[in-house]
Amino acid sequence: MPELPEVETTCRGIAPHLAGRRITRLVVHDSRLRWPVDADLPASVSGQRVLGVSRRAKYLLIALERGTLILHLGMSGSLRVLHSPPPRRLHDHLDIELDDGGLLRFNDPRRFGSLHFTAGPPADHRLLAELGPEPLDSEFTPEYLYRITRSRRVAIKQLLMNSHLVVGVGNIYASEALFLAGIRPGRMARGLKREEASRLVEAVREVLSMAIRVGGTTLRDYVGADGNPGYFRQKLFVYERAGLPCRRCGSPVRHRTQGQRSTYFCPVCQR
DNA sequence: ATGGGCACCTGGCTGC
DNA sequence: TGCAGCCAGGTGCCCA
Repeated sequence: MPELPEVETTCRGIAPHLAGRRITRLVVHDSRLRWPVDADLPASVSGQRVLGVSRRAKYLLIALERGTLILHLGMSGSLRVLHSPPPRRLHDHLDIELDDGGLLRFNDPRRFGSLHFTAGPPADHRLLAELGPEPLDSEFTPEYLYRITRSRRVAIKQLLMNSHLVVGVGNIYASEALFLAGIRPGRMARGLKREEASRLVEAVREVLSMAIRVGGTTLRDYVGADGNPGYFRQKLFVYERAGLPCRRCGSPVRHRTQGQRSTYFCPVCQR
C-alpha cells in the first residue's frame, strides 16, 4: 500500500475531479472493509457538495458541506476517477457517483482500507485525534525528533513508523530515509546523537518529497487516480534490494526482519 | 508510558 | 499440475 507519497498523489489526482461536484449517490458494494462501512453512511453524504479533498497522515479527507468522508487505502487500496465507467471488477467495493457523470471507484483486494463519515471536525475523529505531526510540516524538526527519541528503547525504524510520533512513514520510506541518513535501522532510538536526528529529519523530508514528485512507489498494485503507477521504485536505494549491490558503495544490501516487517540496509553506508 | 505481538484479508510467488 | 507455506505499501488493540 500506499504510504504518504501514494496517498498524496491520489489526493492530488482526485481533487480536481471532486471539488465543487455534488455526490449524487454513494454505493457500497461490499461493506466488509477493515471496519464495516456504516449502513447509514450513503444517506448521510448523498446530495452533498464536495468542498475539497485533503490528506492527514495516510487518510484522505473529502470535505462536504456538512461533515467529512475519511478514507484509508489500507495495504492494497486504490482510487480511480472514471468518466465512462467500465463494469465493476473484483474488489471494487465502493462507488461515489458525481453530478457530472464522473465516478470515484475504490478497489481494495485485501480490504484493509476503510471509510468513515464524521459530522464534526475530522481532527477530532478517533482515528485522527492521536496522530503525530506531518513529516513535511514545520513541527517535524530535528529538535522534535531528538526530544521524542530520548526515552525510547525501540529501534529507530520502528519509531519512525509509529504514527503517534510522526505520520506517513511506512515500511518502504523508513528503510530509504535511514539509508539516506546513514543510520542503521536497528539502532536504539535514544542512542541517536543530535546530529543524527537532524540528518534523519532531513532524509525523511527528502525521500517523501522526491517520491511525491514522481507519483509514489508502485511495487505491486498501487495506481494513482489516473490509473498510472508511481515511478519511485526505480529510485529505491535499499528496499527489496537484498543481495544487490548498494547503489552508493557496491556492497550487498542486507535484509532482516524487525518488528515483523522487512527491513533493508547497507552495512557499510549505515552505522 | 512503553513495547511486543496479533489480528484483519486476498493474491502471487516459491518450492516440494 | 497441485498445494502448502510464506510474503506483501497498515495499524488498532490487547497484553505484559
